[in-house]
Amino acid sequence: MAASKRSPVVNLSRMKVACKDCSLRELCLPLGLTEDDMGDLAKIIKRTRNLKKGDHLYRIGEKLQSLYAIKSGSIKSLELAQDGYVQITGFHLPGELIGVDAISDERHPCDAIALEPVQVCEIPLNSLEDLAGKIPGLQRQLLRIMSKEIVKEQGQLMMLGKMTADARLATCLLSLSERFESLGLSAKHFRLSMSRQDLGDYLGLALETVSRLFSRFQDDGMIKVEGRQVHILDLAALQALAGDVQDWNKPSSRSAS
Amino acid sequence: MAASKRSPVVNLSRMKVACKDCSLRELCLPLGLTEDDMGDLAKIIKRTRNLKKGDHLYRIGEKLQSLYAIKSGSIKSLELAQDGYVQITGFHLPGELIGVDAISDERHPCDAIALEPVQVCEIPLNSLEDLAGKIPGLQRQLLRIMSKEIVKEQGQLMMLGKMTADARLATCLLSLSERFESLGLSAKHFRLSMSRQDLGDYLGLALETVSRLFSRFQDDGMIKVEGRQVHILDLAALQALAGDVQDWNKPSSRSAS
DNA sequence: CGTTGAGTTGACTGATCTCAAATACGGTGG
DNA sequence: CCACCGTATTTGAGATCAGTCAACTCAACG
Repeated sequence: MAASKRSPVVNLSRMKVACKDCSLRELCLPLGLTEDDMGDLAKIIKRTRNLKKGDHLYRIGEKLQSLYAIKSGSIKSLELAQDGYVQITGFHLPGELIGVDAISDERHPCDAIALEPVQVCEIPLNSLEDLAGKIPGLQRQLLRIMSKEIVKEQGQLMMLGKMTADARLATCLLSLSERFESLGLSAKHFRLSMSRQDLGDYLGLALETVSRLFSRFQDDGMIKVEGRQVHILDLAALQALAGDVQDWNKPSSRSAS
Repeated sequence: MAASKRSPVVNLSRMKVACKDCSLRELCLPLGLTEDDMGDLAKIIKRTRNLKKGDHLYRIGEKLQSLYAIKSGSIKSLELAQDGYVQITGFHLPGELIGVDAISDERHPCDAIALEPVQVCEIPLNSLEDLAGKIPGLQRQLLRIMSKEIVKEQGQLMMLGKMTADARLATCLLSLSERFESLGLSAKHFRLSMSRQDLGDYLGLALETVSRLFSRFQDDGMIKVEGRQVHILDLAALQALAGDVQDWNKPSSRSAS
């Protein structure tokens, strides 16, 4: 159902194969690549793969063949504890590269499941590594992407280790808002592709707690909730709840000791 | 006091500069490198840097200059929330590479502080990247290391998101035990370099909770605690508590779907 | 129009935190 | 080598945030 009213970003992506024509090019492996480099990159990329909601992109334990760049839709990565508990380690949106965590032992350490209809570009790892050996910019970009993934997870650790339930949800909503915005979608109004259960499994909370928080946030006038549709009404309040941290990514400089 | 009775691994490390002679070589950037490669690698590595307990290896926000390979001692990485809360994102032992999380935006996203006297090799990132462009094995190794870091943090997410307090501590103790063992130290008897507070900040628990758990584990006969000295008495019980997960790293194979 | 899964809401429970106090330890100066 | 001080650790008691169990609503679907 969602497929029919996707944003332009998503519609575009269906027909393009070459990276240099892809509207997401700057997001997958951006910067430092020349037109020629992009051409080489495009050559190693296999055809688009389509997933329905609930389909696995890969399963835990499977041998790593390729990394995937998400062209449209969203994906959750999750780990299963032996006792059946689920921990979602990330939600992945268009323009993001998924599967890098499998490089270390050449097996996927988690499941990746489509939250809605998804299109991905398949990038054989061997070819990518070969190419990275020839194109310094690509090599650096790969390292950057993985480093960023590490930083993102560190933030997640802070969230799970120290933040209250409401701060967690506020942080999560703000993060999604920013990411939607950088995809050219509305930062104030969006549709969540994940269930309350998924959010709970991501935030380390019970689904009932997530549901209650949505209700409370709405009662407090911070957001408007209609099922999975979310309107952000009071950004500042959300940021305050999330514990708006100054961030080192911003252009402003600083050094220490 | 600890410095005087360090293991051979640690004593060795003081006098070596060249990687191929370093007893930790297999741990820092192992595998797939020829003798010549090792020589090239050694050339770019700067002199050892020594830290006292409590010293910063780097601070949050500082510009990334180098990665560091730990030769001896241990280091904690931590993030600070605006409200003063601390989340320790990792404990780093000899043979580990630290600082890779700073590659993405060329600034360190966290503080790194010595938990005891520490020796590190400084590896200028630019030189390392250049070298990785020439040595495919090194490039792959870098990607592997970063990927492993991501996987490690995913496990940490599971811990913080879903595990009970006792499972968290058990998991942490087992992890340290394994890592000590792979350094050639005893897996059953070791000294923690971090305080109860540090453990709490790592595990997402109050220090009092950590302390109580140590007492309880001891009462249950699983471990013997003398301050920071820990003896593991009942490995199986600890593993059971930690929710001993079958792991995909082991040689045994499997595929799915 | 019944069945099913997602989401909401309420009542109660409990694991973990917070506050507080006692004790042990590590390091320092005499 | 010993006394002393500040910090780390242990332990207790009460408070609380979030989890669990359960009932109910709603929308989608056949």
